[in-house]
Amino acid sequence: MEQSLNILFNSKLTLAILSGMSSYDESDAFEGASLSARAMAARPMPYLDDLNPEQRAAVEALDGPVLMLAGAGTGKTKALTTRIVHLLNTGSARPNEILAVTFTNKAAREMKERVGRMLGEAVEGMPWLGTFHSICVKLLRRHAELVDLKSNFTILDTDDQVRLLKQLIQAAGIDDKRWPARQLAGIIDNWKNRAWTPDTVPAGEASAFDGKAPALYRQYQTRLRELNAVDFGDLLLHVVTIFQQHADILAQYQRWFRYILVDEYQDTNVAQYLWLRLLAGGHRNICCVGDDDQSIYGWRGAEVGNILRFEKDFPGATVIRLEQNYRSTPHILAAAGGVIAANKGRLGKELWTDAPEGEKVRLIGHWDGEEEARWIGEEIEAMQRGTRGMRPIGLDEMAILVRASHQMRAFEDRFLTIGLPYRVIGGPRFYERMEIRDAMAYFRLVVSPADDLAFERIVNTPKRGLGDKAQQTIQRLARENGVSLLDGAALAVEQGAIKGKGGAALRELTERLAVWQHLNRSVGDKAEIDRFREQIRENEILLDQATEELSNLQSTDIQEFSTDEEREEQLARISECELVVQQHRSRIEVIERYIEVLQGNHVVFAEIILDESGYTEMWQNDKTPGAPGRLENLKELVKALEQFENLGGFLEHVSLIMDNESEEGDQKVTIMTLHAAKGLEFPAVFLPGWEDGLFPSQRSMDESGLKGIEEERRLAYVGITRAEELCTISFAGNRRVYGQWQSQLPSRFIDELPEAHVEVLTPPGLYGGGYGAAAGGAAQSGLEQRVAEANVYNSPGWRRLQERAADRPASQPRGAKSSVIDAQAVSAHTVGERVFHQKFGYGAIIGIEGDKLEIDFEKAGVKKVVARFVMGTDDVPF
DNA sequence: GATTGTTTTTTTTTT
DNA sequence: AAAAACAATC
Repeated sequence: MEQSLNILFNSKLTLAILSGMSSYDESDAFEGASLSARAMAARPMPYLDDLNPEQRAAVEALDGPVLMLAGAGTGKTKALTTRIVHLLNTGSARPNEILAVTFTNKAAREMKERVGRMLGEAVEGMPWLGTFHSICVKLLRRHAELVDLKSNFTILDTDDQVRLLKQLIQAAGIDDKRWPARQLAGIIDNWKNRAWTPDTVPAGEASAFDGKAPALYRQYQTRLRELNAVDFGDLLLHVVTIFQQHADILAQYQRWFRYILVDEYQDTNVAQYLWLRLLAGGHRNICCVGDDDQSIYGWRGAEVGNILRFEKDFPGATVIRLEQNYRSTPHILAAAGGVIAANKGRLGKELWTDAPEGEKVRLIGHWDGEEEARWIGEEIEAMQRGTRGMRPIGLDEMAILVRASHQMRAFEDRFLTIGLPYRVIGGPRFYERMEIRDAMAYFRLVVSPADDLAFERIVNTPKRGLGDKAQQTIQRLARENGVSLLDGAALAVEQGAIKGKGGAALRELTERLAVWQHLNRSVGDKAEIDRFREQIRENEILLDQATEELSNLQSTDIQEFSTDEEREEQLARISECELVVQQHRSRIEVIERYIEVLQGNHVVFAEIILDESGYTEMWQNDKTPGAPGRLENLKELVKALEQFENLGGFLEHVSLIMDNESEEGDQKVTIMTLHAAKGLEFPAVFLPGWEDGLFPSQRSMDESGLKGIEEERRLAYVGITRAEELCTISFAGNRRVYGQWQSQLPSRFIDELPEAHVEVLTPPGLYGGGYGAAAGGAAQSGLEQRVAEANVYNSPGWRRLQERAADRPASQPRGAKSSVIDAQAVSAHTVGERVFHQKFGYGAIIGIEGDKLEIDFEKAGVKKVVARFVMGTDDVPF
C-alpha cells in the first residue's frame, strides 16, 4: 500500500524532474512536489567547496552513467556520500528513491552516518542504502511468491547449506567421502555467482562431481523451496529471475530507483552485474565507483571485467578518475605504483600527492618466521617510543597485514610473550560459532516452528539420547504425515514411537517448545498476562500454606518423639515440606519471568529458552578449555538482542550480518588479513611473509595461473596503499608449513618494488650481527642485489642450515622402517592379497604391520586398517 | 551412543 | 603443530 502511494507521488515528481532537470529554475510550472524540489535546488551547496575538481565533477554529473575510477585513498567515499547529498539537495531524488549498494555492512553503515552528518540529521534514513544482500532480502520478501517462496523464508548460511547438500549426496547414493559436500557447495555457489540456474548451467561446466553436480544442484533448489529457504546466492539470483520474468515489476523498480550508486564496483559478480544492469536499464542513472587495481575477490566470483567493460555496457558514460591521494607519502605511492604496473589490462591510473616525501618503504629479510615476528614486535615498541627522529606512533595507528590468517599465530604468540596488546580482526565470525548457531536454531524454532533445519540442529543438542535411529523415526513420521519435523516429533511422542530416555527427553523438548512458541505468540496479550498473574497468586497461597506447615513442623521439638523412627519420619516431613516451599518459590519466579516476556522483554525470553533447554547447562558442565569462552559468547549474544524489537527482528538482521564488531577503546596493534584491510588505513603498516608460495599464494597461482598472480599483485597493491607514513615489508628465509620446515624464496613482488623508493634494512644477528635495524643498506647497486646482500641467503646461518640439510637423508616414507617387523609371519593375510572392507570396499594389501594392514583400496586410496575389519576374497591377487 | 585413541588434513580470502 | 575426522572401544 505504502508502495503504491509512493509511486503516485513519485510520478508527479518524475514529471517535475524530467522537465526541470537541465536547469533547476524551470520547475516552477509544477506545484506540490516540484515546489519542494525547487526549494531544495535553491539551497546553497557548501559541501561542493570541500572537493577537488575531479571529485566535484563526479558529484555534479548526476544524470546518465558515470564511472568513477577512484584509486586508493583518493576520497572515494567522500565523493560518493557528497553525491547522495547533492542528489537530495538539488531535489533530484528523495531519500527513498536512491538505491545505493555496498558490499559490506560496515561500508553501508559508514555511508549512512556520513550522509546523515552532512545533512545534519534533516533527512530520515535511506531505506535503499545497504549491501546487495540486504537489499535483495527486502525485494525478495515483497515478491517471494513469484519464485515459489513464502515471504518469511529463512536464509541459510554456509553451514546449513553444507548439511543439506550432505543429505542430498547421501540420498543419491554417492560416497560423500570422495565427493565432499563442502566442495559441491562451492561449485553451486560459483554457478549462482555467475547467475546460472540448474537449467542454464553450460554443458562444459557440468562435468564436476562425476557429472552429477547439475542434478544435485536441481535437487538442492527443490529442497530449498520445500524448506522455504534461500542461500546467499539465491538472494541475488531470485531477484534477477523475477526482474527477467516480470517486466512490469522491473519497470516499477526502474522508475522507483531514480538514481543508482554502486560502491566497489570491481567486486561485483555476474549476478550482481545483471541485477544492476536490469535496474539501470531505463534511465541509466547509474554511478559506479571502483578501482580495477583493488579487485581482490575474483575467487568468489567477482569479475574485474565488469568494471573494465563499463563504457561498453553504458555507451556515452562519463568516466572520471580520482588520482589525487590524500593518504600516503610519495614513496609509498611510488612503491605501490611500481608493483601494480606489472599487471596488464588495467584502466590506468597514476596516483599523486602533495604530501611531503616521508620515509622510504622499508624492506627486511629474516632467518625465519619467528625471527620476523620478534623483529616486528621490537620495531613496534621502538616506534611507539618514537624512533629515528620520527614522532611516536600509537599502537592503534599500526597494523600487521598478512596474506593468510594462519600467519597471525606467530605474531600472537610473540606479542603475548612480550605483553604487547593486539587485536585480531577476522577469525571465525561471531555468528558462525557453534554455540551461537545452536542458540539461534532454538530461537528460530520458537519463531518459526516449521524450520526443519533448526530442529535437526538442536534435537540432540544438548545430548538427549536421540541418535540416528530416533531421528529417522521422526523424519519418517513427519514425511508420512506431511508435517514439519517438530510436528513429527510431537507425533512420535504421542504414539510412543521412541522409547526410553530419548522418548522422555523428546517429550520434554516438544512441550517446552510449545510453551515458548505460545509465549512468543502471546507477547503483549493482556489477558494472558492476567492468567499468569492468577497463577502466581495461586502459587503464593500454596506457598503460604506450605510455609506455615513448615514452621509448625519446625517449632515442634524433635525430642518429643520417643523413638528414632518417629524422629526420622519427622525430619523427612520437614525436608519434604522445605522442598514444596522451594518448588513454589521457583514456580513463582519462573512465571514472573514469563510475564516479563509477555510484556515484551525478549532478552529474558532468550535467557529462558537457553536455560530451560539445558543448553546453558551443557556448556557449564563441559570441561573442555573452550567452554567458558562459549558461555561468554552466549552472554554476548543475549546482550546483542537488546538492540532489537523482538526475536524475529533479531533473526532477520543477524542472518546477513557477518562482520563482527571490533571492540574499540584500548590501544592495540591490529592484526588482520590483507582482504580485511581493504578500505582501511594506518599510519604504520607491516607486511610480513612476502615469500613465493605464501604471497603470492601457491594455491592462487596453481588454480588461476597468471590471472591469479595478477590478483595477488593487486592484493600487494592494496596492502602497500593502506600505509599513510611508514610501510615495512618483510620476508623470512625459512618457515614452518604444516609443521614442516621449508625454505622460502622472497616474493617475486619484491623484485617489482622500485628501488629508488625502498630502503633495505639489515636484520640483526647477521654479518656478525648486533647492529640496529637501521644500520645497513647503503650499497649503490640495484635493489635486487641489495636484497641479496641483506637477505638470509648470504648469511653464514643459511649456509649452515643448507649443509645440515644435506647431511640428513631425505625423509623416509611413512611407516617404511617398521613395516618389516616379524608380525607379518603371524598375520592371516599376505602382501598382495585382495581383501574387502565394509567401508572402503575392495583393495590390495601393500603392507602388514602387526595387526594393522596397509591397503590400497580401489576407490578410497591407501588406508591403514585393523586386520579384523577386513575380509579375504577368493579373487586371485592382482 | 558416547568416549577414547588414531589418522588425516589443513592454510586463502566472505556476503 | 593443531584441528578435524575417523575408527575402535567401552
